[in-house]
Amino acid sequence: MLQNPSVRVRYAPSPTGEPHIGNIRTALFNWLFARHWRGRFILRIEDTDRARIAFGSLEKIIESLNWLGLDWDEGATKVKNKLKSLGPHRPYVQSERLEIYRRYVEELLEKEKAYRCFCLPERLEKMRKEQLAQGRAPMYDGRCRELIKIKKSKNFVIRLKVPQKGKVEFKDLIRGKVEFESKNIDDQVLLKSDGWPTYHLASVIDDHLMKITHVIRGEEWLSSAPKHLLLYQAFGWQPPQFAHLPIILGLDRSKLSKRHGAISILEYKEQGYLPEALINFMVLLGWSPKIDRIKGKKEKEIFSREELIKKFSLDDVQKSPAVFNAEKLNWMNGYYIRQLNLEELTKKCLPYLQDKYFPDKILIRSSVPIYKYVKKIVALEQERIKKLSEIVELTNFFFAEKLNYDSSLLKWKKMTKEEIVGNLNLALKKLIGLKEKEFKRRKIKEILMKIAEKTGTGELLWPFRVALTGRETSPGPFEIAEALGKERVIKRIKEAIKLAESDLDKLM
RNA sequence: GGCCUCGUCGUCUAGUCAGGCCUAGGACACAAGGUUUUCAACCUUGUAACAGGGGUUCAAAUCCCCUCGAGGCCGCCA
Repeated sequence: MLQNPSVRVRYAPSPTGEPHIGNIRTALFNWLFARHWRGRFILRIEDTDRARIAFGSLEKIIESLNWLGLDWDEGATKVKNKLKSLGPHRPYVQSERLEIYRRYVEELLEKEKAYRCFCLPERLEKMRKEQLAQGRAPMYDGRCRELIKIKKSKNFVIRLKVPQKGKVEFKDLIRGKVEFESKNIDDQVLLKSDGWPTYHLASVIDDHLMKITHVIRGEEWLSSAPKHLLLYQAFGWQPPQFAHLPIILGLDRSKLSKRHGAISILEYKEQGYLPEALINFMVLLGWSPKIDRIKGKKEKEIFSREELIKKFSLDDVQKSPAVFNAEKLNWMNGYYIRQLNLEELTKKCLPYLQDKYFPDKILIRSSVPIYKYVKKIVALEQERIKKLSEIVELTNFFFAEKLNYDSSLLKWKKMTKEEIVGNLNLALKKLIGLKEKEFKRRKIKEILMKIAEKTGTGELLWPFRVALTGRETSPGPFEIAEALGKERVIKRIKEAIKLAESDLDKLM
């Protein structure tokens, strides 16, 4: 594999909520890029907007990354108690680096690349409205640009002095050459009146100090990129390479966001999506591997983590935005579930089952007898579930003491009540004669199929299966019978017979 | 409204940079058939797209121009 240890990338979320597909996909691409080149992946928390910080979201970010296995390689050396639990490398946190940003903004002031602006928010707001009304892009008018006397007021912001002529152009790794005219670039606020830096200032300084080589981020940042380039110029720094990822759209075709129904990554976790499936699905949103395609031949879309690392390249990233549609994710998750070995799947399903069916009992472990029962049940549903959480609903008949279903369900096609009762009785008589040890799917099948030669297959198996499950759809009856065990099977058949007999009208 | 970006099946995409191998390939979804007591899984088949219009060329999904459409940004948010 190619190596380039100098590659350094970062994921820089702000702790304003729980990460969703839109955010975390950026982390994934950065991570894959770093791992592909054997470079470094850095996590940096951008918490410079104190008003928008959401309690607990830092932990949610960490939990999401951990769950997906997107590990980062370095972090701040100073460890504060409250963050000790966050893993081997505590992320960099911007709120701890304020002194750094202030120092650099002084430098900008001295170099006259930035200036203090004393304009009041009210004036700016009014100006924006007027500009908009005139059909112009709202921009700062530069009133404080050349102030000679500095006002005494402490209430000011520091703005970037954007050159009035010329243009800013750069080569985006995904989009190619992109250019902006300086006159269209606003004098961006760098330091807010509360003394905190804006994203633009803090991220440029941090990217420089952290020696970030590739800034891989969402397309929503594309129009800010020239401001960042200008900042690098002002400082006299070498800018990193930029790669602006296509944005992910919701079903309404607007940027995926919490407001537009984006689901938190941790929500996917709870619903029982497997991290590998989610990663596989996400990576295909905006990227597809370069492979030798053979016409008409089916193409593989399932990739292991290692394959992704090996194949990932920014060259193969799509330019156009992708609509997020969960259908394929569901299929993929089902596929990954089917590939799991039974032991793994059982362990993953256990918490869901435990929660619903054994809330009071002690934890079910592989040493407990009931674990064997659960394992048998899980085996029967493996190819049917798309998410782990579905295991609960699908298996309730295994845990129910008494089934509750309508007698008409026992009827296969045009069977009469007598036939149903008769056929179930035939099955009952034969099965009752089986020893506990013989109560295996093969033996049960052998016996029932023999009966079915006379009764008809559907006429026997349908009522039999309904008797055991109370459901219209389920796994095969022989496996179910084995899993339930003789005692329960006999009891349920008897109950079904009773139900059919007691029924006066429905079965006529 | 201004600036920027993007436009291939319903959705994710291959093909576009280096025009012909494209009667445009694959995946999901959908439909039909097979298997089957039901559901699922699996197998086979099918429906379905180069936004539109002009160029350039022997030849255009691919290059150029225009139109249309979609998205992003336009905060002392990130």
